[in-house]
Amino acid sequence: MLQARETAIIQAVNRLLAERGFEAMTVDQVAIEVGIAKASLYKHFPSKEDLAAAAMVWVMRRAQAYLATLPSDASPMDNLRAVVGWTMALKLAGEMPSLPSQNSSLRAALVSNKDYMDGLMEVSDILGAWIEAAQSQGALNAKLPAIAVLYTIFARACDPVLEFLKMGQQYSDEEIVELVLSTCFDGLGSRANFRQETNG
Amino acid sequence: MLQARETAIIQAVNRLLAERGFEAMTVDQVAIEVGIAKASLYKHFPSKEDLAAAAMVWVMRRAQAYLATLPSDASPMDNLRAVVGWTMALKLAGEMPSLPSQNSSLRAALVSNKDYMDGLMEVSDILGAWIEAAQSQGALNAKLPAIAVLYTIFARACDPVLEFLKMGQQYSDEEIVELVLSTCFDGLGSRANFRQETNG
DNA sequence: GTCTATAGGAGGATAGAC
DNA sequence: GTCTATCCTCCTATAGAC
Repeated sequence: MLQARETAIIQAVNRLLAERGFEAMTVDQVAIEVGIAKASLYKHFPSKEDLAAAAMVWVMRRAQAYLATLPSDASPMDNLRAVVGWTMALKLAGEMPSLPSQNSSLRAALVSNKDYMDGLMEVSDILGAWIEAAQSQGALNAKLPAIAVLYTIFARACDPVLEFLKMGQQYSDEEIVELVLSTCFDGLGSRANFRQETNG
Repeated sequence: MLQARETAIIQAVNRLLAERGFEAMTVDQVAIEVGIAKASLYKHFPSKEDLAAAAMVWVMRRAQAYLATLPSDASPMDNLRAVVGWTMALKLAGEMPSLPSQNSSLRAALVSNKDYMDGLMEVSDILGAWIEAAQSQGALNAKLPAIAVLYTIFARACDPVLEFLKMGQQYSDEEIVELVLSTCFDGLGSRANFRQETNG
């Protein structure tokens, strides 16, 4: 029961973080959304920062769980595309908290949160391994530093392009994911002037 | 004199918007940074939203001015690259205000701000024309909707990848711009399997 | 652990003198 | 148009009963 309630709280926080960001989210809104008194929230989480951090940890755990479902015998490149697509779908569904701004009190709370940092490290390690494998296979541009690729992949999870295209109501969520995946991995530039060399 | 003071105010706002975002920026901080009393600020701008909107209009005007300096006989693709590089440099210099979140009061203020919307429309028209020209020339992927390309270009101006790479202190600002420009236009994927066809 | 009620403080905005 | 001083609302957090 306690577990279920905390899950409900975290999901409400998650939604509000995605919609309004940490600074604009108020604890009152969370309490109303969950349907309990604000004081009760503080029995579960000692501060607004901890509340938000718990939501970020929750998302991180979901990401770890998703990574675990990806076939280890698939090509690293396919797995990377799958992960990026998954995070985009999460963002389009309004379940991806937006990044805290540079000087936010939430950032300080996150870097001193062991669960969050551990999750971040594990996800980074897995993605980093895939990136280097994909680069050595020639599927990813080997001239890009792996760290830049990693950051780019993380950044796509909060790309405002998704939100803009969704607002236009011209494309379905699936089409939006496809479009942004394409610009992410293939770039805006044309490959019309390039001809694929067959590998056989 | 009044003009100079308002410019100073706007630049302070700009910096704080870039560093902390609209919600976390306080009018007190602006006043301290400019070196005047808070009440004096309100003689120049009627509200925090107007203050921020003025800063956004300022950036938009700088963008328009920059666009005007680009040679009209250059290739559309070169101009697009130049614009994206310019916005990235602005962001790295801490002079690019971060996007207001979906439900921010700043968004409402912006959409009802004629100066801002006019500037946005003009910039969009110029970029849109270049995009379509570059697509018909085969320099930009013609399969991407022009609107998606436009949004992507706007979004690169607030890409957190820039900030992440800067924090790592491993690359110079110029190198960071080059890296992200490359991922933006060429994608993360390798073009090693592609061979450029000569056009002659 | 849930509630009502409230403390405490930050921050947007204004009053009014100069 | 600049200042000091103040208002007032909103928000985080807590007190204390049940």
